[in-house]
Amino acid sequence: MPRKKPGGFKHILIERLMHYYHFMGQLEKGNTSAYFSSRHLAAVVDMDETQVRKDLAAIGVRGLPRVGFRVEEVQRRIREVFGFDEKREAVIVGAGHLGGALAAYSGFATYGLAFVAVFDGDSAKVGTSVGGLAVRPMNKLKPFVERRRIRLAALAVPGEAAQGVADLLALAGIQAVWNFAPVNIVVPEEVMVRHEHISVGLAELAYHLGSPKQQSSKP
Amino acid sequence: MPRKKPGGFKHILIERLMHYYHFMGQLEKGNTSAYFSSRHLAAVVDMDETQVRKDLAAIGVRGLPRVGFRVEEVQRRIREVFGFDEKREAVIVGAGHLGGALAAYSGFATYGLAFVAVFDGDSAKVGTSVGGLAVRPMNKLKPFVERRRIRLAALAVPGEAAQGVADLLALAGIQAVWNFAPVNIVVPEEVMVRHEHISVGLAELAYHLGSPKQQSSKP
DNA sequence: TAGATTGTTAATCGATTAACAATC
DNA sequence: TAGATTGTTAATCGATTAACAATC
Repeated sequence: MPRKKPGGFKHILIERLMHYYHFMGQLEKGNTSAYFSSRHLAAVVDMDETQVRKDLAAIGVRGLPRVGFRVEEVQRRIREVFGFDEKREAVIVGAGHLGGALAAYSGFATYGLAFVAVFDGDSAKVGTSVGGLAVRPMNKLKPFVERRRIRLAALAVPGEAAQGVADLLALAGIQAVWNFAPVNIVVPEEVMVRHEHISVGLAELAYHLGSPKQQSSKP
Repeated sequence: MPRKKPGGFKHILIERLMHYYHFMGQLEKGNTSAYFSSRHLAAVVDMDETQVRKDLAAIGVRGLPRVGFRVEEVQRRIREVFGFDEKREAVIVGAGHLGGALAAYSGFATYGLAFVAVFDGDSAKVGTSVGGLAVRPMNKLKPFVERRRIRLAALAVPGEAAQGVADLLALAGIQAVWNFAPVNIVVPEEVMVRHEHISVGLAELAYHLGSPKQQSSKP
């Protein structure tokens, strides 16, 4: 997974920025003109304060000595970096439970994402509605994506079907695939894939819980 | 998020092991007596071959000079480390779209996980069925968890409700919370939380896609 | 056997943390 | 002003990669 990026932000920085972003929402409830010190935020997110300053410097946010960083400015800059205030349309492939959950979840709007269509290969599902979106047949995918200039697709089909659909998505001109299928997919070089490996989270929990029999946790 | 672990496996190692595990499934289809070299696997997962050897050594797998590592042995050992062959029961709180998707997904069985109950605070949902599981009222959570000695709970409620439910889970004696709600929750020291931050994946994709207007990607 | 591949030590690289002068 | 907090350089730490003797 750790592929060398020549420039741009590192995966880990993006993750940390999002971490700050989420905690800052809770930080100074409502009071957007509030300031916070790197030490304060670092304590909240359990990290080093220098790290916080470095990360904020990386996205071009300047703090004020003796005062700190302005909540509003940091939030705005993070939203800007990730384009959360822009409107990005995307499609879902797979009208099953997960596809439905994605379609129904209203929280994506906060991040500038709007799912505008659901596609499914099962003709029995075509015409039904999931999360307020009509399910369309797969042969409408390419024309739809081209017409609306859609660049992002969420892949929410069973593992067996994932690679085939990924091929179709690439063919349709999709530039980024958000892969929720529990398998690795291969795509052309120019297409980026983000694989949400749910089993990694499970492995983490399972490991730290230890055996179901024993009640104690790992050293 | 990066909290110091005194001992045990690092988060990053767990992630890499799961990565190997997934690719090994595709590696030598069916032929479990097959061997692979660290170089071979490293090429497939786009990593350094020494890294692969180190990681496998870390979980106590030995390779054979000139031959490599046995697919079957590595897979078995990884399953052992994470307890995938044991039976672990868990509950879901939240009978919405996501809770339903989790309940319906049959793939967890491969990892030794079985969701055995769904709870929801909405009395209108109680008594209905999601993913083949009856939805139960929240006041049954504690007795159920205690009786079945359940240690893991998936939290699939709206953000506003997450902290309240997390408190109930801690009270019920849950030891690990798999948090799918889009907010950070605070829990007692002894409870571990794995937060599946979906917005991190979205941020990553959004960043690399760049602005919706421009067609080119970041440097 | 000869040679490919391991296990492991040593070297490198990058990321984290400490320190501190600049500054408001 | 005095002092808290920044920005940034230097030091440390850990993780990745290279090298190579051991080995089957």
